[in-house]
Amino acid sequence: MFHTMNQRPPTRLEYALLGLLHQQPQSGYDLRKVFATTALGNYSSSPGAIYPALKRLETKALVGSEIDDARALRPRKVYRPTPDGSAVFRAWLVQDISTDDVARGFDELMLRFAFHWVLDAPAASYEFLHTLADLLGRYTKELEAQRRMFPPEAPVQSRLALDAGIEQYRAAARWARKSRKHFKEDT
Amino acid sequence: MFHTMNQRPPTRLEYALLGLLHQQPQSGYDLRKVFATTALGNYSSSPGAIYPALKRLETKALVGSEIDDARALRPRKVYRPTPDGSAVFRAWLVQDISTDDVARGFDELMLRFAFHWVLDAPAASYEFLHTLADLLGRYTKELEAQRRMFPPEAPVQSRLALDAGIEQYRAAARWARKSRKHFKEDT
DNA sequence: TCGCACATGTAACGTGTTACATGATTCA
DNA sequence: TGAATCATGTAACACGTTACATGTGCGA
Repeated sequence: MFHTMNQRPPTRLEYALLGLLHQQPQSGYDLRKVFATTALGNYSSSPGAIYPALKRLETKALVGSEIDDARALRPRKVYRPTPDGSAVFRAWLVQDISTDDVARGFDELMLRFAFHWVLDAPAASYEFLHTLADLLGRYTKELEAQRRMFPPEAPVQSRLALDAGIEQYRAAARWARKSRKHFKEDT
Repeated sequence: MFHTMNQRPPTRLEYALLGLLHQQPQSGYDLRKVFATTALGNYSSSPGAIYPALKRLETKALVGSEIDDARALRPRKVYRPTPDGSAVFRAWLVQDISTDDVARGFDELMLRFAFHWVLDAPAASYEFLHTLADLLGRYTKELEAQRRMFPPEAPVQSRLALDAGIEQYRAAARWARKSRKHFKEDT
Protein backbone atom coordinates (compact mmCIF):
# COMPACT_ATOMS: atom_id res chain seq x y z
CA MET A 1 0.00 0.00 0.00
CA PHE A 2 2.02 2.90 -1.28
CA HIS A 3 -0.40 5.74 -1.82
CA THR A 4 1.65 8.38 -0.01
CA MET A 5 -1.00 11.03 0.20
CA ASN A 6 1.29 14.00 -0.28
CA GLN A 7 2.61 13.48 3.19
CA ARG A 8 5.71 15.44 3.92
CA PRO A 9 8.75 13.26 4.53
CA PRO A 10 9.68 12.26 8.09
CA THR A 11 12.03 14.42 10.13
CA ARG A 12 15.55 13.35 11.00
CA LEU A 13 14.31 12.60 14.48
CA GLU A 14 11.45 10.56 13.11
CA TYR A 15 13.83 8.53 10.99
CA ALA A 16 16.07 7.98 13.98
CA LEU A 17 13.12 6.71 16.00
CA LEU A 18 11.97 4.52 13.16
CA GLY A 19 15.43 3.03 12.95
CA LEU A 20 15.64 2.28 16.64
CA LEU A 21 12.24 0.65 16.48
CA HIS A 22 13.61 -1.63 13.79
CA GLN A 23 16.15 -2.83 16.31
CA GLN A 24 13.33 -3.79 18.63
CA PRO A 25 9.87 -2.52 19.60
CA GLN A 26 10.21 0.04 22.34
CA SER A 27 8.37 2.66 24.31
CA GLY A 28 8.97 6.38 24.16
CA TYR A 29 10.70 6.21 27.48
CA ASP A 30 13.10 3.55 26.26
CA LEU A 31 13.92 5.61 23.21
CA ARG A 32 14.59 8.66 25.33
CA LYS A 33 17.10 6.67 27.32
CA VAL A 34 18.86 5.59 24.16
CA PHE A 35 19.28 9.20 23.07
CA ALA A 36 20.36 10.22 26.53
CA THR A 37 23.05 7.58 26.96
CA THR A 38 24.52 6.85 23.54
CA ALA A 39 26.18 9.39 21.29
CA LEU A 40 23.53 8.77 18.68
CA GLY A 41 23.95 11.75 16.45
CA ASN A 42 23.42 13.86 19.55
CA TYR A 43 19.68 14.09 19.28
CA SER A 44 17.66 15.49 22.09
CA SER A 45 16.00 13.19 24.53
CA SER A 46 13.42 15.73 25.62
CA PRO A 47 9.90 14.38 25.98
CA GLY A 48 8.58 17.41 24.14
CA ALA A 49 10.32 16.16 21.03
CA ILE A 50 10.03 12.39 21.27
CA TYR A 51 6.39 11.89 22.18
CA PRO A 52 4.98 14.21 19.53
CA ALA A 53 7.27 12.62 16.95
CA LEU A 54 6.01 9.16 17.82
CA LYS A 55 2.46 10.38 17.58
CA ARG A 56 3.17 11.84 14.16
CA LEU A 57 4.65 8.56 13.01
CA GLU A 58 1.55 6.78 14.21
CA THR A 59 -0.89 9.09 12.43
CA LYS A 60 1.18 8.57 9.29
CA ALA A 61 0.77 4.84 9.92
CA LEU A 62 4.52 4.27 9.86
CA VAL A 63 4.44 2.77 13.33
CA GLY A 64 1.82 0.96 15.37
CA SER A 65 1.49 0.85 19.14
CA GLU A 66 0.17 -1.48 21.76
CA ILE A 67 -0.24 -0.91 25.46
CA ASP A 68 1.87 -3.06 27.70
CA ASP A 69 -0.29 -2.94 30.78
CA ALA A 70 1.03 -6.01 32.50
CA ARG A 71 3.40 -5.50 35.39
CA ALA A 72 4.33 -1.89 35.03
CA LEU A 73 4.08 1.06 37.32
CA ARG A 74 2.40 2.94 34.60
CA PRO A 75 1.25 1.35 31.34
CA ARG A 76 3.91 1.46 28.63
CA LYS A 77 3.06 2.23 25.06
CA VAL A 78 5.26 0.06 22.90
CA TYR A 79 5.78 1.07 19.28
CA ARG A 80 6.83 -1.06 16.35
CA PRO A 81 7.24 -0.19 12.66
CA THR A 82 4.47 -1.12 10.24
CA PRO A 83 5.26 -2.60 6.81
CA ASP A 84 4.73 0.89 5.38
CA GLY A 85 7.11 2.29 7.96
CA SER A 86 9.70 -0.29 7.04
CA ALA A 87 9.35 0.54 3.37
CA VAL A 88 9.67 4.27 3.96
CA PHE A 89 12.68 3.70 6.19
CA ARG A 90 14.45 1.50 3.65
CA ALA A 91 13.75 4.02 0.94
CA TRP A 92 15.44 6.64 3.07
CA LEU A 93 18.45 4.42 3.59
CA VAL A 94 19.07 3.88 -0.10
CA GLN A 95 18.34 7.45 -1.23
CA ASP A 96 20.88 8.88 -3.62
CA ILE A 97 23.36 11.15 -1.87
CA SER A 98 24.37 14.48 -3.32
CA THR A 99 27.21 16.91 -2.74
CA ASP A 100 24.80 19.04 -0.82
CA ASP A 101 24.08 16.23 1.62
CA VAL A 102 27.78 15.97 2.34
CA ALA A 103 28.19 19.68 2.99
CA ARG A 104 25.04 20.32 4.97
CA GLY A 105 23.82 17.05 6.28
CA PHE A 106 26.78 14.85 7.04
CA ASP A 107 25.28 13.85 10.37
CA GLU A 108 22.21 12.56 8.63
CA LEU A 109 24.31 10.51 6.24
CA MET A 110 26.08 8.90 9.18
CA LEU A 111 22.75 8.22 10.83
CA ARG A 112 21.59 6.54 7.66
CA PHE A 113 24.69 4.42 7.40
CA ALA A 114 24.46 3.38 11.03
CA PHE A 115 21.08 1.85 10.22
CA HIS A 116 22.20 0.19 7.01
CA TRP A 117 22.12 -3.17 8.76
CA VAL A 118 18.35 -3.05 8.28
CA LEU A 119 18.91 -3.59 4.58
CA ASP A 120 21.18 -6.56 5.17
CA ALA A 121 22.73 -5.89 1.78
CA PRO A 122 26.52 -5.51 1.77
CA ALA A 123 26.39 -4.29 -1.81
CA ALA A 124 24.22 -1.35 -0.81
CA SER A 125 26.57 -0.44 2.04
CA TYR A 126 29.53 -0.68 -0.29
CA GLU A 127 27.82 1.51 -2.85
CA PHE A 128 26.96 4.03 -0.16
CA LEU A 129 30.50 4.30 1.15
CA HIS A 130 31.91 4.32 -2.35
CA THR A 131 29.96 7.33 -3.53
CA LEU A 132 30.35 8.94 -0.12
CA ALA A 133 34.12 8.66 -0.40
CA ASP A 134 33.93 10.18 -3.84
CA LEU A 135 31.77 13.09 -2.75
CA LEU A 136 33.90 13.72 0.33
CA GLY A 137 37.00 13.84 -1.82
CA ARG A 138 35.37 16.31 -4.14
CA TYR A 139 34.11 18.51 -1.34
CA THR A 140 37.50 18.49 0.34
CA LYS A 141 39.08 19.71 -2.88
CA GLU A 142 36.49 22.46 -3.04
CA LEU A 143 37.36 23.58 0.47
CA GLU A 144 41.04 23.47 -0.37
CA ALA A 145 40.39 25.70 -3.35
CA GLN A 146 38.53 28.10 -1.10
CA ARG A 147 41.48 28.05 1.23
CA ARG A 148 43.87 28.99 -1.56
CA MET A 149 41.56 31.84 -2.52
CA PHE A 150 41.91 33.29 0.96
CA PRO A 151 43.44 36.77 0.78
CA PRO A 152 46.81 36.85 2.53
CA GLU A 153 45.70 39.62 4.84
CA ALA A 154 42.81 37.56 6.13
CA PRO A 155 42.94 36.77 9.85
CA VAL A 156 44.78 33.60 10.89
CA GLN A 157 41.87 32.32 12.91
CA SER A 158 39.50 32.28 9.97
CA ARG A 159 41.99 30.38 7.88
CA LEU A 160 42.59 27.92 10.68
CA ALA A 161 38.87 27.39 11.18
CA LEU A 162 38.62 26.47 7.52
CA ASP A 163 41.57 24.12 8.01
CA ALA A 164 39.69 22.39 10.79
CA GLY A 165 36.83 21.70 8.43
CA ILE A 166 39.18 20.40 5.76
CA GLU A 167 40.90 18.07 8.20
CA GLN A 168 37.61 16.69 9.40
CA TYR A 169 36.37 16.01 5.89
CA ARG A 170 39.69 14.44 4.99
CA ALA A 171 39.39 12.14 7.98
CA ALA A 172 35.85 11.22 6.94
CA ALA A 173 37.04 10.47 3.39
CA ARG A 174 39.81 8.23 4.68
CA TRP A 175 37.30 6.45 6.88
CA ALA A 176 34.90 5.90 4.00
CA ARG A 177 37.59 4.57 1.68
CA LYS A 178 38.88 2.20 4.33
CA SER A 179 35.49 1.07 5.58
CA ARG A 180 34.01 0.14 2.26
CA LYS A 181 36.45 -2.76 2.11
CA HIS A 182 34.38 -4.46 4.78
CA PHE A 183 31.66 -4.94 2.21
CA LYS A 184 33.59 -5.97 -0.88
CA GLU A 185 37.02 -7.50 -1.24
CA ASP A 186 38.28 -6.73 -4.71
CA THR A 187 38.51 -3.54 -6.79
CA MET B 1 25.49 50.29 29.46
CA PHE B 2 25.15 46.70 30.49
CA HIS B 3 21.68 46.31 31.92
CA THR B 4 20.75 43.27 29.88
CA MET B 5 17.03 43.30 30.60
CA ASN B 6 16.61 39.54 30.74
CA GLN B 7 16.97 39.40 27.01
CA ARG B 8 17.46 35.90 25.76
CA PRO B 9 20.88 35.35 24.19
CA PRO B 10 21.34 35.75 20.44
CA THR B 11 20.91 32.78 18.13
CA ARG B 12 23.80 31.14 16.35
CA LEU B 13 22.69 32.87 13.19
CA GLU B 14 22.53 36.20 15.00
CA TYR B 15 26.07 35.72 16.27
CA ALA B 16 27.24 34.83 12.79
CA LEU B 17 25.67 37.99 11.40
CA LEU B 18 27.12 40.07 14.21
CA GLY B 19 30.53 38.66 13.43
CA LEU B 20 30.31 39.40 9.74
CA LEU B 21 29.23 42.94 10.55
CA HIS B 22 32.40 43.31 12.59
CA GLN B 23 34.33 42.63 9.42
CA GLN B 24 32.57 45.51 7.76
CA PRO B 25 29.13 47.16 7.77
CA GLN B 26 26.90 45.39 5.31
CA SER B 27 23.35 45.02 4.10
CA GLY B 28 21.18 41.96 4.48
CA TYR B 29 21.67 41.19 0.84
CA ASP B 30 25.44 41.26 1.19
CA LEU B 31 25.26 38.93 4.15
CA ARG B 32 23.07 36.53 2.26
CA LYS B 33 25.66 36.37 -0.49
CA VAL B 34 28.35 35.57 2.04
CA PHE B 35 26.35 32.63 3.37
CA ALA B 36 25.52 31.50 -0.14
CA THR B 37 29.07 31.52 -1.47
CA THR B 38 31.41 30.66 1.41
CA ALA B 39 31.26 27.47 3.45
CA LEU B 40 30.53 29.50 6.56
CA GLY B 41 29.29 26.85 8.90
CA ASN B 42 26.71 26.08 6.25
CA TYR B 43 24.10 28.54 7.43
CA SER B 44 21.09 29.25 5.36
CA SER B 45 21.01 32.27 3.14
CA SER B 46 17.25 32.41 2.97
CA PRO B 47 15.75 35.86 3.33
CA GLY B 48 13.17 34.48 5.71
CA ALA B 49 15.95 33.81 8.19
CA ILE B 50 18.36 36.70 7.62
CA TYR B 51 16.05 39.70 7.57
CA PRO B 52 14.12 38.79 10.70
CA ALA B 53 17.38 38.03 12.48
CA LEU B 54 18.75 41.45 11.58
CA LYS B 55 15.56 43.06 12.80
CA ARG B 56 15.84 41.18 16.10
CA LEU B 57 19.41 42.35 16.51
CA GLU B 58 18.29 45.89 15.90
CA THR B 59 15.47 45.79 18.44
CA LYS B 60 17.98 44.40 20.94
CA ALA B 61 20.16 47.39 20.04
CA LEU B 62 23.07 45.15 19.14
CA VAL B 63 23.27 46.61 15.65
CA GLY B 64 22.31 49.94 14.12
CA SER B 65 21.26 50.64 10.57
CA GLU B 66 21.39 53.44 8.10
CA ILE B 67 19.82 53.71 4.68
CA ASP B 68 22.23 53.97 1.80
CA ASP B 69 19.96 55.73 -0.65
CA ALA B 70 22.59 57.14 -2.93
CA ARG B 71 23.16 55.35 -6.23
CA ALA B 72 21.33 52.13 -5.73
CA LEU B 73 18.57 50.45 -7.61
CA ARG B 74 16.78 50.08 -4.40
CA PRO B 75 17.86 51.67 -1.12
CA ARG B 76 20.20 49.46 0.86
CA LYS B 77 19.92 49.14 4.61
CA VAL B 78 23.43 48.92 5.95
CA TYR B 79 23.93 47.46 9.41
CA ARG B 80 26.82 47.93 11.78
CA PRO B 81 27.37 46.67 15.34
CA THR B 82 26.73 49.03 18.23
CA PRO B 83 29.12 49.17 21.21
CA ASP B 84 26.65 46.94 23.07
CA GLY B 85 26.65 44.55 20.15
CA SER B 86 30.41 44.46 20.17
CA ALA B 87 30.48 43.76 23.89
CA VAL B 88 27.94 40.96 23.61
CA PHE B 89 29.82 39.47 20.70
CA ARG B 90 33.16 39.51 22.49
CA ALA B 91 31.56 37.98 25.55
CA TRP B 92 30.34 35.14 23.36
CA LEU B 93 33.81 34.64 21.91
CA VAL B 94 35.46 34.24 25.28
CA GLN B 95 32.77 32.12 26.91
CA ASP B 96 34.02 29.07 28.73
CA ILE B 97 33.67 25.91 26.70
CA SER B 98 32.34 22.71 28.18
CA THR B 99 32.40 19.06 27.20
CA ASP B 100 28.82 19.43 26.13
CA ASP B 101 29.74 22.18 23.66
CA VAL B 102 32.23 19.83 22.05
CA ALA B 103 29.75 16.99 21.71
CA ARG B 104 26.72 18.94 20.62
CA GLY B 105 27.87 22.25 19.29
CA PHE B 106 31.22 21.79 17.65
CA ASP B 107 30.13 23.89 14.68
CA GLU B 108 29.39 26.78 16.97
CA LEU B 109 32.81 26.50 18.57
CA MET B 110 34.43 26.68 15.15
CA LEU B 111 32.28 29.66 14.28
CA ARG B 112 33.44 31.35 17.45
CA PHE B 113 37.06 30.64 16.73
CA ALA B 114 36.78 31.89 13.17
CA PHE B 115 35.78 35.26 14.61
CA HIS B 116 38.47 35.33 17.26
CA TRP B 117 40.36 37.92 15.26
CA VAL B 118 37.86 40.44 16.63
CA LEU B 119 39.49 40.07 20.03
CA ASP B 120 42.97 40.62 18.62
CA ALA B 121 44.34 38.72 21.59
CA PRO B 122 46.62 35.78 20.73
CA ALA B 123 46.54 34.65 24.34
CA ALA B 124 42.77 34.22 24.19
CA SER B 125 43.02 32.21 20.98
CA TYR B 126 45.72 30.06 22.49
CA GLU B 127 43.66 29.47 25.59
CA PHE B 128 40.66 28.56 23.44
CA LEU B 129 42.54 26.00 21.37
CA HIS B 130 44.31 24.65 24.41
CA THR B 131 41.16 23.79 26.32
CA LEU B 132 39.48 22.72 23.10
CA ALA B 133 42.26 20.22 22.44
CA ASP B 134 41.89 18.95 25.96
CA LEU B 135 38.13 18.54 25.73
CA LEU B 136 38.37 16.91 22.31
CA GLY B 137 40.89 14.42 23.66
CA ARG B 138 38.60 13.60 26.53
CA TYR B 139 35.55 13.20 24.36
CA THR B 140 37.44 11.02 21.91
CA LYS B 141 38.39 8.72 24.77
CA GLU B 142 34.76 8.60 25.82
CA LEU B 143 33.71 7.55 22.34
CA GLU B 144 36.46 4.95 22.25
CA ALA B 145 35.17 3.54 25.51
CA GLN B 146 31.71 3.38 24.02
CA ARG B 147 33.16 1.56 21.08
CA ARG B 148 34.76 -1.03 23.28
CA MET B 149 31.43 -1.52 25.05
CA PHE B 150 29.83 -2.44 21.75
CA PRO B 151 28.48 -5.98 21.91
CA PRO B 152 30.26 -8.23 19.41
CA GLU B 153 27.01 -9.18 17.73
CA ALA B 154 26.20 -5.54 16.97
CA PRO B 155 25.96 -4.73 13.26
CA VAL B 156 29.15 -3.67 11.51
CA GLN B 157 27.63 -0.53 10.13
CA SER B 158 26.77 0.87 13.54
CA ARG B 159 30.28 0.26 14.76
CA LEU B 160 31.74 1.84 11.65
CA ALA B 161 29.50 4.88 12.02
CA LEU B 162 30.87 5.35 15.51
CA ASP B 163 34.37 4.96 14.10
CA ALA B 164 33.65 7.78 11.70
CA GLY B 165 32.79 10.06 14.59
CA ILE B 166 35.91 9.03 16.47
CA GLU B 167 38.13 9.69 13.47
CA GLN B 168 36.61 13.11 12.96
CA TYR B 169 37.09 14.11 16.57
CA ARG B 170 40.63 12.78 16.49
CA ALA B 171 41.34 14.93 13.45
CA ALA B 172 39.88 17.95 15.21
CA ALA B 173 42.03 17.30 18.27
CA ARG B 174 45.16 17.05 16.14
CA TRP B 175 44.20 20.28 14.45
CA ALA B 176 43.68 22.08 17.73
CA ARG B 177 46.97 20.89 19.20
CA LYS B 178 48.85 21.90 16.10
CA SER B 179 47.09 25.21 15.57
CA ARG B 180 47.54 26.59 19.04
CA LYS B 181 51.25 26.91 18.30
CA HIS B 182 50.42 29.81 16.05
CA PHE B 183 49.58 31.82 19.12
CA LYS B 184 52.33 30.87 21.55
CA GLU B 185 55.80 29.54 20.89
CA ASP B 186 56.90 27.71 24.02
CA THR B 187 55.25 25.17 26.31
C1' DT C 1 10.68 42.54 -24.49
C1' DC C 2 12.13 39.02 -21.64
C1' DG C 3 14.50 37.84 -17.84
C1' DC C 4 18.05 38.37 -14.54
C1' DA C 5 20.57 40.77 -10.68
C1' DC C 6 19.64 43.86 -7.21
C1' DA C 7 17.25 44.44 -2.59
C1' DT C 8 13.90 44.07 1.04
C1' DG C 9 10.49 42.00 3.20
C1' DT C 10 6.06 39.07 4.97
C1' DA C 11 2.95 34.88 5.98
C1' DA C 12 2.09 30.14 6.99
C1' DC C 13 3.82 26.30 8.78
C1' DG C 14 6.25 22.72 11.37
C1' DT C 15 9.33 21.46 14.70
C1' DG C 16 12.39 21.50 18.60
C1' DT C 17 13.13 23.70 23.42
C1' DT C 18 11.82 24.55 27.90
C1' DA C 19 9.02 24.02 31.49
C1' DC C 20 5.29 22.09 33.62
C1' DA C 21 1.69 18.36 35.02
C1' DT C 22 0.40 13.84 36.60
C1' DG C 23 0.69 9.67 39.26
C1' DA C 24 2.34 5.20 40.89
C1' DT C 25 6.16 2.61 43.29
C1' DT C 26 10.48 1.94 45.68
C1' DC C 27 13.93 3.20 48.98
C1' DA C 28 16.10 5.96 52.66
C1' DT D 1 7.88 11.79 54.97
C1' DG D 2 10.35 12.87 51.12
C1' DA D 3 12.96 11.92 47.03
C1' DA D 4 14.03 9.31 43.00
C1' DT D 5 12.67 6.37 39.14
C1' DC D 6 9.30 4.93 35.95
C1' DA D 7 6.27 6.77 32.17
C1' DT D 8 3.38 9.68 29.49
C1' DG D 9 2.07 13.83 27.99
C1' DT D 10 0.82 19.14 27.09
C1' DA D 11 1.47 24.37 26.48
C1' DA D 12 3.95 28.43 25.19
C1' DC D 13 7.40 29.99 22.56
C1' DA D 14 10.92 31.04 19.15
C1' DC D 15 13.21 29.91 15.25
C1' DG D 16 14.14 28.35 10.50
C1' DT D 17 11.99 26.77 5.93
C1' DT D 18 9.41 27.59 2.08
C1' DA D 19 7.03 30.29 -0.74
C1' DC D 20 5.40 34.51 -2.12
C1' DA D 21 5.29 39.76 -3.00
C1' DT D 22 7.26 43.95 -4.83
C1' DG D 23 9.88 47.00 -7.72
C1' DT D 24 14.03 49.00 -10.45
C1' DG D 25 17.54 48.95 -13.99
C1' DC D 26 20.53 46.59 -17.17
C1' DG D 27 21.93 43.56 -20.85
C1' DA D 28 20.52 40.11 -24.64
